[in-house]
Order: sequence, then structure tokens, then C-alpha cells
Amino acid sequence: MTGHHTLQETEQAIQRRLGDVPLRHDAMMAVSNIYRAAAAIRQHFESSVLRGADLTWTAFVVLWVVWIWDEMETRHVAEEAGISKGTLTGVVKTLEGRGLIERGSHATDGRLVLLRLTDKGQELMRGLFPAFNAEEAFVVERLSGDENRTLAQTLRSVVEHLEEAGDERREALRAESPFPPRRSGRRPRS
Amino acid sequence: MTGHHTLQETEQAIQRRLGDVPLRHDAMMAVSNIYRAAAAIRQHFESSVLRGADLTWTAFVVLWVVWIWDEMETRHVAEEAGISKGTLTGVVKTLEGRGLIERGSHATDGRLVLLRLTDKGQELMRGLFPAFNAEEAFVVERLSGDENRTLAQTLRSVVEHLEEAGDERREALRAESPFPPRRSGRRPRS
DNA sequence: AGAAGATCGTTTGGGCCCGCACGAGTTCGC
DNA sequence: GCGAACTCGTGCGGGCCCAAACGATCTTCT
Repeated sequence: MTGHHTLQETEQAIQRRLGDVPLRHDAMMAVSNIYRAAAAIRQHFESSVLRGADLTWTAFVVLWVVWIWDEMETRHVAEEAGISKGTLTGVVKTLEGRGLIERGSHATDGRLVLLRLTDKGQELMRGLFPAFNAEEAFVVERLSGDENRTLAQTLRSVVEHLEEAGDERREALRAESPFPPRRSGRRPRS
Repeated sequence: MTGHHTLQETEQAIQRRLGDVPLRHDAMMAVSNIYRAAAAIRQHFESSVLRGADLTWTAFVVLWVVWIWDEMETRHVAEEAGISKGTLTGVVKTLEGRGLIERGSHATDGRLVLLRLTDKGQELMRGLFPAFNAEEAFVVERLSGDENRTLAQTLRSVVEHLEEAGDERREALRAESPFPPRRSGRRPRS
């Protein structure tokens, strides 16, 4: 798509390979462009604003979520940040080591861990966020106000669709042909 | 966004934290929804179609690109797949170990490495791609044909904008305040 | 011809990412 | 009460991810 081949050449190559199979080209383009845009955006942020603070995209998002909510349980942070709780543990460890975030325990439920920014973390976010938002504006600067709103709304409905129907869909697919376990992942002890 | 807080509550929390700072909310929503949608999509694919073949999203994209073009130089594969060449080296190593892809050398330029699918790899893709495309259709099934096309087109223009203006923008930002080197990454030998 | 420079894929270091197993802690059912 | 069932965050294994350094190869300039 973005490489040394034109869109047309790519289309032709796909046709050549899959000529007889009926294909949903429109869906293919939409999905691949979502992914491509997300990667390009992440790339832009990590090599501009975030580089100055030596933060990855994910680390920034975690800081942002905790900052906005002041104090939050880890499972909710993971969900809002869109990462698994196992990943969050590692990211928090990194941020804790850099003195940007703190862990605290819950008053009544001993299983929970609460996250909150340190003063240093708050100061970082206060300075960083305006610059971050300025880049967000840069990313969509070529779009009209209408295009921008429509884009956000359409993507929102894609996300909602996956949230509402995704589980069921995966269930149905698994029923047809059960998936083997993942090659990686922790092994039982014995 | 997708968590236990409503959109409205999130908006209010942001206002509370940043009430006095002028913000581009529209850009913020568009960018965060792009990223959120991409993550949800990747998640759906990895836990449905790709799980059956024990492939990650990236591994699949690499196979797809090589499959479509039959034979391709690694640098172009990396670009089309949207990953760095260093990452590609590792992914190819994994796929090579599973007998799905082969490396070959270029006839006249000894620096280049050509990639091509093995028979096993081709067979895998022939069976897998229709299922993959069916999930792409599922992802956007709630959108009308118009919405779908507009979405793809709008995202395309975002990607093009970043490709055309991103370098210059980062250059300008770096001029204001030069970025420190990344904390990670290889160190000079001595 | 030969040195200087560009470009290729690979290596390295640090970090993110997931799924699943696990132990600590809580709630439910009786 | 008190064990069974659930839920929490963390440990672990395998894999992706990037920037920068690097050696091998090719090109360009003199």
C-alpha cells in the first residue's frame, strides 16, 4: 500500500493470486487501512513527542489513564489502556523504576493494587500532554471537521461491534473447528 | 472508552484535569479511536482465525505479502508489512523454522535476500486467507457500503498525510528541542 | 585501481505483548 | 464456620518491536 508498488499493481497481484475466490475487497481495504494508520500514528508519536520523554506509546497511555482518573485499580487501567493485565504488570514495573508511578493497596480488598502518579509523573504529564495533543491535531489536520467526526464515529461503531458480537463470533468459529493451544505461554508445573 | 466508565464520565474527568488548557477534543477522539479499533481488530483475528494456524498478526501479514508477490526482497517486505527490517529478520527466522518461508539470494546483488513461500506455506495461505477475509467482513459488517468506503478513504488520507508531512514535522520539532537518544538500542562497541 | 561512501540484512539491548498457570485473597453455599 | 468457587495481580515462556551499530557488498569518484 505505502511501498514501492502502486495501489493498482497491488490489486492486480491480488487478483492474479486469488482470481477465482470471491473476495470482500472493501472490507479488506478498510481493515488494512485501520491497521496501517494506527501503526503510522504510533510511529510518528514515538519518534517525536514521546521520544523527548523516552516513553513508548503504551507507557504514555498508561500514564495518561492513571493521570486522568487520579487513582485506579490495575485491572481497569489495563482495560482502558487496551492491554492485558500481564503486560500492564511489566509496564508498571518500568514506570515505577523511573519514579513516575506508584502502587498502593486497597483499603478493604487485599487482592487489588491501586496505581497513582508520583509528583514527578504528574509534572511530566502536565508538560507532555499539550504537545501530545498538538500532534494528534497534526495527524488529522488534512481532514475537515465533518470527516474527522465521521471517522471517529465510524471507528467507534466498529469497536462497539467487536465488543458486542466478537465473543459470540469467536465462540461459533471455535465450535466449527476447535483451536489448538497457543504455542507460547506458561506451561503447567508438572 | 470501552471500560467501566462511560464516555461522558471520561470527558468530565479530562475536563477536571485539563479544564484550563485548550484541547483538540475532536482530534483526540479520532486518533484514540483509530488505535483502539486497530487493537480490537488484531485481538479478534489473533484469537480466532490466526489461532487455528498459531500465527501472530504480523507473521500472517508477512506471509500474505510474500504470497501475493511470489518472491520479494526483504526490505520491500518490511515496508509493505509496516515493520522495521530488524523485526522482519526475527519474524522470518520464526517462519523459516516452521517451514513456511524460504530465503534465497539475489542473482547479481549479494546484499539482497529474497523471500518466497514454501509449498507448505502456500498451502497454508490458500486455506487461511478466505477465513481471514471473512473476519474482515465481520469486522465492518455493521457499516453501510458508503461508510465502509469513506472510512477506508479517510484513513488512507491520514496515512498519506503522515508519509508526506511527517518527516518534515518531526524535523521541525527536533529543531525546537533536540531529542535525547533512546534509552534502549545497541551501544557502540568501545 | 582503489578508497570513500551508500545500502543491504543481521545483531544487540531494552521493552512491550499475550495467554495461561499460579498463589493470595474474597465471596458464596450450606 | 468452612470449604468450594471465583477473582485479583504476578510469574513465565515464546514472540514481536524498534533504533542503532555493524560487517558484507555494491557504487561512485578520482
